Amino acid sequence: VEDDDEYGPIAREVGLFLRRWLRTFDKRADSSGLDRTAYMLLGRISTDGPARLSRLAGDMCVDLSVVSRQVAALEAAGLVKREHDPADRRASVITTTDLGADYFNRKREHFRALLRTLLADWTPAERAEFARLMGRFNGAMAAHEEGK
Amino acid sequence: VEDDDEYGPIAREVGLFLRRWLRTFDKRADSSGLDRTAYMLLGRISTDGPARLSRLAGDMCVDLSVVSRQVAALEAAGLVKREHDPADRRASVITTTDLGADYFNRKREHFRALLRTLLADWTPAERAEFARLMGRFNGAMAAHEEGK
DNA sequence: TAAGATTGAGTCCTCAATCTTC
DNA sequence: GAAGATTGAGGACTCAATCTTA
Repeated sequence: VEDDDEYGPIAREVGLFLRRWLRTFDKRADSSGLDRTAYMLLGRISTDGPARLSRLAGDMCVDLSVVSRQVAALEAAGLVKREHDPADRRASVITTTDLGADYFNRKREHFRALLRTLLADWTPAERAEFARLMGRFNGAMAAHEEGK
Repeated sequence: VEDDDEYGPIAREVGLFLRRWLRTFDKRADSSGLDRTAYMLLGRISTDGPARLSRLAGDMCVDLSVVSRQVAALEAAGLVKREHDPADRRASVITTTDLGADYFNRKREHFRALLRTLLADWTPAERAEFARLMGRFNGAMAAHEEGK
């Protein structure tokens, strides 16, 4: 029970982090009518390029059904367009429209501004270390999911 | 756009962290019939002692309506008991039962074991630094919420 | 009037079932 | 049969409305 001292704080802070993050960033749809999940999916498509839905689901680490509904919403809003893959008629390839790219860039600025405010008194080394440890944690969880 | 290099990875890793964490730990109810949220609320009551619902909601950083439903579920399962506050007839005070304490201790062991596996190749210094930075991030988000 | 608590409506996610195409 | 994708059911959370008591 000795290393409870080591893992206890991690468990507690992570739990709080999840709930606080969702409360801070997961605000209801803005005037544009789109929410956090739509923004994040649009970001994936904008930065990493077009992809089919199953690929997006894997990259975003969510269920395919979620991506299916999100893409339908983004498509209805005119932010992405869907093109049928001529080589595989089961699949669709999703691409951002110009409107979608503009929308994402505006949203990203608001997001980054909030992040800069929150981490204003951190040193660059701390910010880099936070991203690095977070990345290692993600890698460990991914490996655990594979190995299961 | 220069510090996109600094905040971009943070945004990306945190987004992935949230989704992966939920997939890894937010499994559907086990044989006991209770899920992650019930476990976390029970942990709060077990470790920090009895409290009324509004206090629990504040500590857990979720809406009061969520805690209200969670407490009702835990009470139905016999893991917590509710006592009316004699000094304030609006409020109830929630306490864990012996059954609830046992349940939480068993669950915590499973949780800690998974955490130990995931972070097995981290140094103690890295684990401590991760918890510390996470705590600072939480503090920054809490301050931002207050100041709004 | 404000605080403690409950309930109903709407949204996002997971899981399971289904359909189409490889 | 397996992979890409869609749809329906159920759970958890947010928000708003409501009720009771301080």
